[in-house]
Amino acid sequence: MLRINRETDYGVVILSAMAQSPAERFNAAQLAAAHGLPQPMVSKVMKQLVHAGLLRSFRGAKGGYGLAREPEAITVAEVIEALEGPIAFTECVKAGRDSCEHVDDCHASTTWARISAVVREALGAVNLAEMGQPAAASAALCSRQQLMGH
Amino acid sequence: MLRINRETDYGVVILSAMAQSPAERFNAAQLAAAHGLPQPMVSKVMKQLVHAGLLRSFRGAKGGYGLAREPEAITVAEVIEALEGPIAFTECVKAGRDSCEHVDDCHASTTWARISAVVREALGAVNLAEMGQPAAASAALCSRQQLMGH
DNA sequence: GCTAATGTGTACCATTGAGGTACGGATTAA
DNA sequence: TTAATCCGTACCTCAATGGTACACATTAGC
Repeated sequence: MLRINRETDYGVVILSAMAQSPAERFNAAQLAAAHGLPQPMVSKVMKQLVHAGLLRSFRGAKGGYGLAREPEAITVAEVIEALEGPIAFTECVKAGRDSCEHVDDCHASTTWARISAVVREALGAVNLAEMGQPAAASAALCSRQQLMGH
Repeated sequence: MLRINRETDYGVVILSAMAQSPAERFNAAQLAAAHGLPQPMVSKVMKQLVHAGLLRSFRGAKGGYGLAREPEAITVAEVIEALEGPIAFTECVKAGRDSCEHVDDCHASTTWARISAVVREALGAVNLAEMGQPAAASAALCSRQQLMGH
């Protein structure tokens, strides 16, 4: 079904919510309650996002998480890549030529790479600020230029 | 990692190969051998593709499979949908509004639907004939118009 | 008709990964 | 010092993926 996994879904929802008040600091329990998610799950996701440099964490009492950049500067593609690795439709696109014995006579792998790039680009066109505003997201998806080719 | 599953991968490879000789009739064993795939797996995939109307099957001795349409008229999106269901990044996009208790205060679902549609469109722009020819596929991906919006 | 070659359907199994939980330790504000 | 919070690791459970097996239906060719 070509689905993102649940962690990624949670991550996007949480980050979009945080993007509404970019300056505020949020803790895991608070976010979990606000979105009806299991608290440990939220912590797990947040940790990965910190690791990827999308969030900053503040430890200790009155600690929490804050966006590492402006919401406009964080794209959906980055969130997905932070939570589930590179955007690649097939194993061989991700792992490179050596991963599959059939690369040489496989006519599909190159095209999969192109397709993956196009999708990556579409996901890179939508940022967190737009995520919560369908109209803005549509505009971003429409106006993006076709950078593919060569 | 946003990957298609293995069955889908096999399906695309097999169909692309068949698209090279659109008139020919192929049997499962022959295709399995040609691409180094397990024969039962190939049968499984073929069956689904017949069911989806992308292949025609001929039973009995000298039977086999043939493309149900011109290779140019079968898109990668159709193959994916035949083998793994609708192209939808999140559960709620696939199952509709009622599937998730948070739809009303979830700002992300609408945007996910738009993104899914864009990806669906990109996958729909590449057909089987192009799949084996990266240059043609790139051209198709580039030249497609942005139909989104409204 | 008989037989061999083929697709069809169903059922089954093993392994992996997703999703979720638990807990102890490190860090810091007050 | 204490309580709040993040961090790391390890663990568990269940469903889906990937793959297999086999009996049955269909048909070409003899």
